[in-house]
Amino acid sequence: MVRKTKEDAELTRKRIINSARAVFLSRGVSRSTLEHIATHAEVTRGAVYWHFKNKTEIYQAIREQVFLPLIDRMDDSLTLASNEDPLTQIENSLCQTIDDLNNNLEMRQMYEIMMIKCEYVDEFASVPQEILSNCSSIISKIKHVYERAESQGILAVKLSPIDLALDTHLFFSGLLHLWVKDTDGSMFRHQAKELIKAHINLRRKI
Amino acid sequence: MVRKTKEDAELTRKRIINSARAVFLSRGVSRSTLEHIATHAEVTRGAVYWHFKNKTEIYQAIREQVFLPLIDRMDDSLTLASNEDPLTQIENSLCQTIDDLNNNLEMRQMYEIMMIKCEYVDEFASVPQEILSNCSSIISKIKHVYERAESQGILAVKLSPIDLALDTHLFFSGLLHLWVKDTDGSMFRHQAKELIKAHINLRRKI
DNA sequence: TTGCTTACATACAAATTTGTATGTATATTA
DNA sequence: TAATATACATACAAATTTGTATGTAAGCAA
Repeated sequence: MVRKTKEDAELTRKRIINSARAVFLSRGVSRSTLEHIATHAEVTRGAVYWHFKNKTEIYQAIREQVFLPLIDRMDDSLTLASNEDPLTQIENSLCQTIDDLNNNLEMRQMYEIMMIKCEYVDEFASVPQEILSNCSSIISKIKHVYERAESQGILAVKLSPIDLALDTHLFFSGLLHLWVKDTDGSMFRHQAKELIKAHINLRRKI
Repeated sequence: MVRKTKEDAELTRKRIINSARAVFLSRGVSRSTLEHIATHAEVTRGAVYWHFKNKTEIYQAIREQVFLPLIDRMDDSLTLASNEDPLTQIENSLCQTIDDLNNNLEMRQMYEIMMIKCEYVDEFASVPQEILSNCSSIISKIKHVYERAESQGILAVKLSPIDLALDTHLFFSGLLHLWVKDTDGSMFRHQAKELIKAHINLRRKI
């Protein structure tokens, strides 16, 4: 009973991707076998090899499915005009990411895999550099928003927009890392948005 | 030519540990074989198995060798009385860690392994929880220093000490993660201390 | 409806990796 | 100085994992 229709094939491809995310999450990328993934997806390794060249290609597929849209959204929320004041715009953009993490299982799993279930060597060695380069663009976008805040005179502090942007991005990077590790939510997840608000209020006049 | 003296044996044990750190760093923990480690240390797997039960035990040995002293030192620099003002004390404590990373190869390697060369599953699944618990104690120590700063009236901002401490810790966590990834130093390593100073100056009156 | 291609399943061979068992020469100790 | 324990090296067996090769039934185009 083989040879499914094209729609069926696309379904099994998605089942394989979803299974891979679950398997990566529970066993780590390195210890995950194509056999594990296939079993979880209720297919054989043959099916996996038909859709993907190897484990690396599956990982890339997962990453693109979740990560690229996220970066776009973060870009938009910082770049697009808004009727909020600039500081609130930064706050909302960060809070939006936290909301996404809470609401989107796939995104949550992918973040956990990327942060504590993957070793960045060999074919993954370039990922940290890519992350750094994403940082650059995000920091520069935050900087622009801080520049608008400065020109509107709503900043209570004397740091330059670039220093404020760097500080905010480092804060948020740390928050995301600890958010992911805080799986039971008792330390950071339950107060993530309050931490963001406090961080922004720190620089708001009055 | 076997059966070395006790001192010789201790030397080979240390050679194995140092080799393991180098191998973990270049191949990731999961893909590192006891054969890789043994070859790098110029011994056989027999020697490795004599000194350690398995790869996990080697990892633990590396971790304790580097990580525990660091936590102690960070604790001390925040707890012990100082003739600096509280904000400078926090600044110095964070800068000291950056100095340590720059000067201590073993510490630098271990941080890189822990952050981007290790998958926290199975026998390592409890490590993120341990990290979180370390966070708690560090945050509470930073909070105490901020309380002293507040009572001395040198704070320019209206956040509570606990919120300031959380913000500082998240900032520093993010900085460490990006410091590690920034291997060529162009983005964060070269200005890490300036970022710390900016972060502290943000809360300093005048 | 024939023929070709798709979407897999099954089978096989090779390479890795692990743990353990065993050998052995030399420190160390009594 | 004899006995014993140490600090390894070597050898072996078993289990995993990978890629590929081959089989096959059903969809699809002509």
